[in-house]
Amino acid sequence: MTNTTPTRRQQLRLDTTAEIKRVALALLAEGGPDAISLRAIAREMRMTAGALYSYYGTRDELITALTSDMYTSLVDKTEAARDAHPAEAPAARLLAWGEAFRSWAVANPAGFRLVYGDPVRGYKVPEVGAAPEAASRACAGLTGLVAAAWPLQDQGPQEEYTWDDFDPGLADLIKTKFPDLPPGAVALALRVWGRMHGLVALEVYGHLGSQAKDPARLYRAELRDLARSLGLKD
Amino acid sequence: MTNTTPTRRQQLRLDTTAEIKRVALALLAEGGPDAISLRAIAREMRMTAGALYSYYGTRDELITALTSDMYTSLVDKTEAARDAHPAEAPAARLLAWGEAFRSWAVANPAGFRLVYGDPVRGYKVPEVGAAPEAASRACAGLTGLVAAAWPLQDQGPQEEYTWDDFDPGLADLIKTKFPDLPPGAVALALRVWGRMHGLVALEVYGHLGSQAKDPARLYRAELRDLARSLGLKD
DNA sequence: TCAAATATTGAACGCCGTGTAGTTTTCATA
DNA sequence: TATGAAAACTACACGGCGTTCAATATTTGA
Repeated sequence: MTNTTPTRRQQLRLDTTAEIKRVALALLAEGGPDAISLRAIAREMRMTAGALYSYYGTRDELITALTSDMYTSLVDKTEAARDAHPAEAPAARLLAWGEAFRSWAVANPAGFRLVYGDPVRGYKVPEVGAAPEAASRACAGLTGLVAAAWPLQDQGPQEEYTWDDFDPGLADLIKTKFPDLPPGAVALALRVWGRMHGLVALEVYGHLGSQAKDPARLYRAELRDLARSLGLKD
Repeated sequence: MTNTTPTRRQQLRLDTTAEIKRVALALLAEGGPDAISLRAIAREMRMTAGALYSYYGTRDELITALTSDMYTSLVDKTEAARDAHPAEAPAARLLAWGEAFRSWAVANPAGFRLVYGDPVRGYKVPEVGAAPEAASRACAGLTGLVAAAWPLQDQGPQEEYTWDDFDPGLADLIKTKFPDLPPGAVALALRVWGRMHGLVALEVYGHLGSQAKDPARLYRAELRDLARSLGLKD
């Protein structure tokens, strides 16, 4: 209830909570998702596995927290890369976003799996929380990129979309952020998302690297083609 | 060594081996990837877990076998769908391939995860095996689709690719199957693969369904756009 | 029929997540 | 400063997991 500085006890608790995540991330990076076990974390911290239960109600809860962190870190990276280019260069912003997406994924394959894979059995994306927030940011960011290209859009015969075709929360977010954008732009943004996701997912899961020597080059070509097909000239 | 009909004992062994896979697939379909446990399979078959070790050297070996089966089943489906259309309708063949890909994935999400994602906790993808064969078939199939569009290709300034840019096995396969195709077509095929993969992966892992009400429609639009961008008219 | 080959068991080992009961530590207040 | 409650932590138990291995049961061929 109080907004004062945390007591020593609260501070220690926060520190320990953070350390658990830090250790879990280290285990994740070094041994893959399966290396995250409460017992391993406890061992590393010279605690008992049971003691962790006063910080996270369950292992899945911890992994959810990790996933949120990862997602936020990813979105931070992509948005920063995008915003390094001015609004007058929408193509560069799109390419930067995509390249940052892939770079992050390649640098943090385990994190990518946490976010876009299926880390926890029976884990349902919670209604509220940091992960959905990051997902919304990602979606909105992509829609922004598409919005910059929307006036130039000529994707053949336009399909007709309604706001009802999308999640209400997402629809509201887009409507407030981009009042002039029709719902079809959201559909296009989701497709763009898929297009950026595809090659990266294949690569992270080892299906691309065994076929092509330079996945980065393929991805760059795909991004350029995407920008071109959106009507953005570089 | 002998090519005669198997002895009764050999037959039983084959039957049991097949039954193990069948039970594992049932568990997979019904309880998700984590439901595949040797103990559960053994329980279902009224055996001991240890007894399974005379059929599969390890749990991962069994999962590898399952993955191969799944991959083969997927490729069978896509090729059949594609071949339902004549060579004179390359656009239809491409669309059919893609739609079959998504249909299979949506119908067998667990199988899709086995093949393209995080299969089972603790499972490490082996370096070589039967799965690569299915992967080659898939790649070759896609390259065939791209080959049909290659003469029409005008993807802006052509990038220069060498056969060295790809896995030697894949390169050889393509060179014998499509002697006139330049290596750049393989790069395009891989990109097409990624494009078809992206939305499906997002959907199977639940990231798309929470945002859009009708992922199938999005995917169809993406496929049409893909065909269009390849120069294929429907 | 009998011995060799094969199939299966059952118990063990060391992991794991998860509870619970009891013990130690910390800290605000009397 | 002493005290009692809250918080942190340990110890242990339970069941599940993959895996190994000696012992046993079953089938097979001679």
